[in-house]
Amino acid sequence: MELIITEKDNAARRIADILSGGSASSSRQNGVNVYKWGGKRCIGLSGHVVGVDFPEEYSDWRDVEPVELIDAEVEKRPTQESIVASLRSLARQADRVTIATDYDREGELIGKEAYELVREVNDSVPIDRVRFSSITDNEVQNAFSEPEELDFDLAAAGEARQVIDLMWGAALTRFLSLSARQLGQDFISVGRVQSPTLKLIVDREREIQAFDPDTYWEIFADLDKDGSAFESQYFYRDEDGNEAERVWDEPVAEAIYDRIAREDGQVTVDSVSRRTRTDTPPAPFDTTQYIRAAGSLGYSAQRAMSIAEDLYTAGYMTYPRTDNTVYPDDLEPEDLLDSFVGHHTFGEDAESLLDLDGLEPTEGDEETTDHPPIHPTDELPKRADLSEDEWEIYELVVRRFFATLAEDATWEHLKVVSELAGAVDVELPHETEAVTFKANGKRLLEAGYHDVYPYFSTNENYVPDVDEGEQLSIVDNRIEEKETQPPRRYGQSRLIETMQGLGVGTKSTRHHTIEKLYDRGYIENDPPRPTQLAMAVVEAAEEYADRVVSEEMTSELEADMTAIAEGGATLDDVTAESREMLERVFEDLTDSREEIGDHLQKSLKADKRLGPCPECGEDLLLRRSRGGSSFIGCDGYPECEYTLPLPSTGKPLILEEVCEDHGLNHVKMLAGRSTFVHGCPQCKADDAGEGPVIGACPECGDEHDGELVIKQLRNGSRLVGCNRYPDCDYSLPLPRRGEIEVTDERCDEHDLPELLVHNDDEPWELGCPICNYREYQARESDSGTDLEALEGLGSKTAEKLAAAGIESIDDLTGAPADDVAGEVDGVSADRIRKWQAEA
DNA sequence: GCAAGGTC
Repeated sequence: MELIITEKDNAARRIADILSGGSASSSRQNGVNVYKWGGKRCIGLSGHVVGVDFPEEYSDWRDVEPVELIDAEVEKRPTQESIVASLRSLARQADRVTIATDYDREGELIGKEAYELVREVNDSVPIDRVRFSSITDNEVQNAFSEPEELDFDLAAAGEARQVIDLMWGAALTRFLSLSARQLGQDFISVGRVQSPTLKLIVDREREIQAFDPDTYWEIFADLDKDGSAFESQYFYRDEDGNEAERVWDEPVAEAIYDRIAREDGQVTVDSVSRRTRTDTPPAPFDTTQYIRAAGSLGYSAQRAMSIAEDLYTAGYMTYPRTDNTVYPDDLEPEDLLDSFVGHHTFGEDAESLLDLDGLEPTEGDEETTDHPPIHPTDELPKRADLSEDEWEIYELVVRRFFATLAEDATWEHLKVVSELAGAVDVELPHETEAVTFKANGKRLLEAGYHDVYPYFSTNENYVPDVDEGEQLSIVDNRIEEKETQPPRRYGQSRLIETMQGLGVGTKSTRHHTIEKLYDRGYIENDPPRPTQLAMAVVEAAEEYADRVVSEEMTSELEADMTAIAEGGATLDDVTAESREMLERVFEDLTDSREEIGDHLQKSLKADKRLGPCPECGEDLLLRRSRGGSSFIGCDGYPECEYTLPLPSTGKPLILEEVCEDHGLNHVKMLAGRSTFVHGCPQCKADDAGEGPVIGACPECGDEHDGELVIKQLRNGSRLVGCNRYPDCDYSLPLPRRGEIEVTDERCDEHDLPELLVHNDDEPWELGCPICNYREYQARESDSGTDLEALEGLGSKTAEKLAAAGIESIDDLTGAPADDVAGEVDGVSADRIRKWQAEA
């Protein structure tokens, strides 16, 4: 039997299809797809199925000095048990193995990992390697007809990266975390990619903080041409002869303005220049440019990638992780366009492109061998198959593909320069004696690719045709005082573009790195803003381990990897040198442990500080309860027990705005689409407490006149409860989210008002709180869908399970995990095993 | 509980 190993299931399926001429059948073993035809089997890995780590005895952070990790050995261990098990069992029976992982460095390493797993169980089987730059009939057939050898040097280059990243990352992360006593979930991380990325953000923030604005003035005159006005701006030539509009000196600006405003002035048109500019269509999408385009539609980098992955898995577009910006030779644009002809949304545009004489797609600068640029496939989704967001992204990808085949756009630029007529008696910021104005107009002559790709602005700016020497009157004028602005913070997509430019991270990881910085408490908000902790981590690293916050660590590593791949260096040379560097870092670091730890701890506290405690004057801090919910507590605890509640939805973010009454920072609750500003937590707490009486307490109303009120608890949750609490503890639950409105309608049965909940935009009727609670109890008692309580089992997975008839925990645990996985599409046996254990 | 790189 011949065994073919690919990097992912999707590639396995397509390669099996090509090699078998469509006759391959698939079966599931251990929850892993195996494709089978003739005497062949094809299995897809899931990227790396083994990972590097230190031996077990290094795993307790407190028992091991971080510096010891530098010389610790590095082991490889399977991380995807069921795939490794399937691979081993197939490898035992194989008399020939072909490795067909992606054609890039990491693919070579993944291939070598597969090679070693095969060798563990079968020491004689011949193992080949095939390389192809796209999964098409021709390329794949050719590659398999001339198999090559695995490139162990190239794989070793990747292994060097793994060892160095682990050694530096783990040793420094543990050092900083231990120094600040931040163990458990709140550790302080450092790494070759995340730290230089963080430094980009921190450096920008430093520039913003150090920025000292300058004031300047801009002067405008509206000129009349045949009854309609167009705007013209005062300008002059600076010392370098460049056009400048900003006047930096107030008296000068005022003088110029006064001169213009003094009487109903006239200007003489000095020059009219016209030029046409071609505006070429954009290059095909690589991951970064795709993220940027999706970003301008309002998608975060993470969200954009997640939607792209779903569309790829569904077969509607190509692989979303690519650096390639040149379509491969085998892509036939006409054929692909043909599949859009007749489509309700894209048909007309596809036809208009097919009508052009000859289609010459645009190209970017980067041409790689692993995947094509992102483009739609010839399988078109029905609109109803996609969510709104998915459709919007799909349309973007289709239209970008169209744009790369479309024609240039043409703009006409018109520049009119005019001079104030009459004597000039004011001081000008330049030598010449005229007060000059310019107006820049632009008009889209040929829309070209903009017709099929409406995502770029095609705003025109109207400036009329005028003749040189023509006199125009000034119909209005303005002087505007402005300030120079600090540089802008990086948005997520700018950050990813900058990382790509520096060669930091990869197409598959850059968006994860940014997400990681959020998770570690280094950045907040969007565009991301660094926390005090981030500032302190970058400062500490700059002082003691400059290498790890510098993008040069990556470029030097790249050079070393190239040397290993080309045989000029060995893995041992490169890692040994890196070990020595890290040892020198630790020589300085160890003496400063306390100082670094103190600084980190102070910064951590500063990130959580809201203002003074009204009871004892210490700091009020953002805290987390053991259950994971947030509240505000006093730094003086346990002497001072003052607390304030926070809403239970979302993650709190401390805003810069400070409450005038209480001196506390305002708080915003981040919860995706239902994000809202909570405001000053003290004001909120004062306003909250007990709401209006809504009726008599059914428990003690007759006897003690107990009344039901709506209460807000300190932990942010709400309920309907008796005002005689704690003597009477009658209570009814209320939803955690949304504003509650008490309506005038009353329930006949319980004599309580009907409640309305305002959530996002649509209010929903909760009704009488007692009826509501009864219904809830009834639903709970006969509902079998308890699956979503399981860790990591969301509604999408529940749908997949339900499709296979698994609707409750009992169904899920009713059969061995492998059998269950065999019946369910897209859920691995490993995940099912985990849930079974949890249940 | 550490990194970064694959992939889901």
